[in-house]
Amino acid sequence: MVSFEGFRPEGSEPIYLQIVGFVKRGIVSGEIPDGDELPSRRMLSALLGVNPNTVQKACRMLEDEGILVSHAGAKSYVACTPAKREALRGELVVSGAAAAALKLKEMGVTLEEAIKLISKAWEED
Amino acid sequence: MVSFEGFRPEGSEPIYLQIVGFVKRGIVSGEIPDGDELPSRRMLSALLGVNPNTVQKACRMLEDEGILVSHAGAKSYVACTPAKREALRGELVVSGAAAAALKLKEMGVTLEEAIKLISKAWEED
DNA sequence: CCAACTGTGTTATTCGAGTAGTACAGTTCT
DNA sequence: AGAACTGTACTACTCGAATAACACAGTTGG
Repeated sequence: MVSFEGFRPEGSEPIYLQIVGFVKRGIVSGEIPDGDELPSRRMLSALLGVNPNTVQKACRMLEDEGILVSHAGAKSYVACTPAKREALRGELVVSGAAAAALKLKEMGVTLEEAIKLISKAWEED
Repeated sequence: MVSFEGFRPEGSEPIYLQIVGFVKRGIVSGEIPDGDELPSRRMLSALLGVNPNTVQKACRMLEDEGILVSHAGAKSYVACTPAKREALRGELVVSGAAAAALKLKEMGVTLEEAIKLISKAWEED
C-alpha cells in the first residue's frame, strides 16, 4: 500500500499536481514499487484532508500517463515498468536539477557556492 | 531602467508572484542596482503581454516589502539597502538550494549524483 | 498653463482550482 | 444474494488569479 505519510499540500501549486509529483518521486526513489496498491479515493482524500475530486483528478492524470491502473469497482494499482521508471527518473531529476541551477545562477551564485549550499542543505534534512 | 528581457510568464505560479521573484533575483544578482528606475505600469504590462492590474499587484507587493518606492504621478524606483539585499539573498538562495536538495534527495539521488547534475546544468545554460 | 505622462482605485467579467454533495455501476467477500 | 466496498460521473458553489475598461489625482516637461 502506497504511504502518503510524508505528504502535505502546500504552496500555490495545485494540490492534484502535488499529488502526481509525490507519486512520481516515490516511484523514482523506489519507495513505491511496481504493482503497489493505492488507497481508495475516499480513503486518500480523508488522509490528506482534501476533496475526493481533487484526488480523483490526480489519479486520472497518473492513469493517463500509464503510471496507474484503475478498473471501475476494483482497487487501483501502480503499474510502472523499469523502462518507464527510468524515463520518469530522467524527466524529474534532470528538470529538477536544471531548474534549481538556473535560478541560483541567475542570482549570481557561483558553482562552488551552489555545491556548498546544496551539500549543507543535504545534511540538515 | 530595469530590464525585463529574460522574463516570460510560465507555469502554474501566479504571474504577479513570478514578477516579484524576477525582480528579487535581479536585485540579489546585482543586475538591478539600488535606485534603478522601473518601467511604468502600462509600459511594463505591454512589454510582458499581461494586464496592467497584474503588474500593479506585483508592484504593490514589492512596495509593501520595502523594495520599491512609488509616489502617485511620479516614476517608481528600486530602493534596496545593502542590508536588505543581503537579507533577500539569504532568503532566496538558501531556500532555493534547500528546496532543490529536498526534491532530489526525496527521489533517491545521492549527494554526489546531485552535484554532478547541478554542475552539468550549470554548463548547459 | 497644459498636454502627456505617472501611479492608484474601482467595478465587472472570465477562468480554473478546489470544495461539497450526490448518484450510479462494477468488484469483492461473506 | 447482499452488504460493503471500489472507481466514475455529474452539478453547483466558492475563491483567487487574471483580464478589461475605466476614472481620478499627482508629476513633469515643453
